[in-house]
Amino acid sequence: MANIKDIAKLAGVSVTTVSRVINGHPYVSDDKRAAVLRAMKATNYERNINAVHLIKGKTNLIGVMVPSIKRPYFGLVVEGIAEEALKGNYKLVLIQTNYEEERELEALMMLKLKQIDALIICSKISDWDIVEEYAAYGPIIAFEDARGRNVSSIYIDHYKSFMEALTYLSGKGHRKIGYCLARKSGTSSRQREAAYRDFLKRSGESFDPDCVFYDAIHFEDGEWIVERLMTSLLVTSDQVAAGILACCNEQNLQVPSKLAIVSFDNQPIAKVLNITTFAIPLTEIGRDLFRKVMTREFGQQEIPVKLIERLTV
Amino acid sequence: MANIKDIAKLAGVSVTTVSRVINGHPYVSDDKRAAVLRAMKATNYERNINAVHLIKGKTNLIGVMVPSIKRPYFGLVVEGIAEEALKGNYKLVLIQTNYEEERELEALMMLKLKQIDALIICSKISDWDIVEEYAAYGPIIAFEDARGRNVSSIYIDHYKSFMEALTYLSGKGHRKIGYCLARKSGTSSRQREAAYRDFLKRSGESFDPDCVFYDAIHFEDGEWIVERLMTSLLVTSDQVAAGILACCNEQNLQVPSKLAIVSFDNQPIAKVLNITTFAIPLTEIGRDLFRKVMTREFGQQEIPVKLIERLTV
DNA sequence: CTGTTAGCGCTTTCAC
DNA sequence: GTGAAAGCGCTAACAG
Repeated sequence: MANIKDIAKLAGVSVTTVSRVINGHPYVSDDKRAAVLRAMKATNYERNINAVHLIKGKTNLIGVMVPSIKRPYFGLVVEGIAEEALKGNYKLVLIQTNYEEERELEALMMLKLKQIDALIICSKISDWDIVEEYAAYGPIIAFEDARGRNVSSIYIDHYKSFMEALTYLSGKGHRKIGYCLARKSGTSSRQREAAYRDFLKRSGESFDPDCVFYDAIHFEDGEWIVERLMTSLLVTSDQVAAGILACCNEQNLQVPSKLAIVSFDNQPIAKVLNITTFAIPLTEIGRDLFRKVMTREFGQQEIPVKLIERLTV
Repeated sequence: MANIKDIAKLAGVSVTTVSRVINGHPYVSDDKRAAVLRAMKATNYERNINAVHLIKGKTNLIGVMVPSIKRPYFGLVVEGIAEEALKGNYKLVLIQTNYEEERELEALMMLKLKQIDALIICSKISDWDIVEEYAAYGPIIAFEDARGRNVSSIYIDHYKSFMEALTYLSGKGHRKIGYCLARKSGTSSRQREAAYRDFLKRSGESFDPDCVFYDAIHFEDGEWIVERLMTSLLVTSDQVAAGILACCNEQNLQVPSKLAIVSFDNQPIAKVLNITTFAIPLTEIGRDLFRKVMTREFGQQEIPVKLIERLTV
């Protein structure tokens, strides 16, 4: 494969001149430019991008840390990131972590090694201390509440949203409210649990561990959740809510009279199934994440969540 | 940021020696190795991966061309690719094409520029001629029928599968069979249409354009499909089938007596909703794609599709 | 306008 | 065991 020197020789000019025409610099005479272009065409020349990366110290690659790409939730976020990346001529490096710290560290490491120019954390398990440490090596942004931390973020105040949902449900006369979380640990789960406990305390009720459902992630998880009878359910994903609804249909369990459901995200499936849900503009957030991490400005930005009342409450 | 020269100086050795300890080569005395390690620790040294890429001519990055990552179908395939990539210490570069030729060309270009070591095409719109041209620059594999082409592939014979589904449906006594496709063009759509027309011809019926539904991709697309009354439906995605089913429930349209549904993929949602579907092991295919492209061996491999009989026929 | 030249940071012969 | 030195392919002062 021809390199810049070959082209220079073939065109009878210096490598500088070749470099200039490659990069569209001015001050190259038309005939030399033509000669270079001809030589490039003749040899099917393509410049070695890795050499460019080396000398420039950047790669036009943005890392995206994501637990599992098959979850529609993250699919929507990454979709937004990808849309925006396209415009800026950036490519995405997908790091699927499965919430393993070791994988997350790899993503952070890529930033340190300058293999990626910036890192977008869609969700993580590692401690903020670690993320902060790596933030020294390049821009990092997280889609997770990083208030009080030295890391930029676009976040949802899950305490506030959960409290709002709980209040809404109870205002509609529902008691024995159960809730589903995708996982036990993590910032958002902690915030939600706190909201739930505070809500209970306020209304003088005691906490019942049977009301909490962990690892509720996919549509199919609706199945085992319905088994445990609640009168209302707070679900952190429309996918799961849809699965629950499907099972209710099967079992002729009336919604919302026997079981009320509120969920989060407002994914398309929630619209079709008329699920009452809190809208979270995931794809738009993806776009924002990309734009914001590229500016390299530090900052925390809260995304408000908006109740969409439909037929499940 | 310290480089290899700094480490060499600090440790009082040559860069060669430093390089040796970095890469775990033998023939380095214990004390020198210790000195180097100490210097690396002291300076928080990390080698510049781009320099390595330049000299080695490879990047440990694998390109993944995908139309839209938010579609669960592709999410599942990419999940499999990511799992396997992890084991081989490869990272994925996601190129979301939205079926635009220009984007697809960019992905192909990355291979030519050696920014990625190999390319996995999950689905494409570009002509095979173009793909074949770029196959000269590095390993390419496609999850699309490439028989007769100079590109490796793992594929599903959509003609065969569609014919099987049609035969099954008609064997169950269904007439006026409609079918949904994700898009109008593309190898698989062409194969399916051909099967449908051949099937019609064989049973002496004529083709009715009203029986074809294009752009049926997401759950929510089920809505407008139900509007046009069929007695049975061949759906190329469980997501859409689920959406159709949801609308049938809403409208009290009995399935399968009033409308029979067969779909493809056997995604988890199909199991929960008891949808009769043809199983396609998407995640496993993802893993295979990765493994196969890494071997660099040319070959076409058909993935058989298996009918899972449930309650929608 | 054009070319010379000094790197970017690392790997790898090759000779000692 | 060790190190000098020659690149990998490209960019960007700098000098003309």
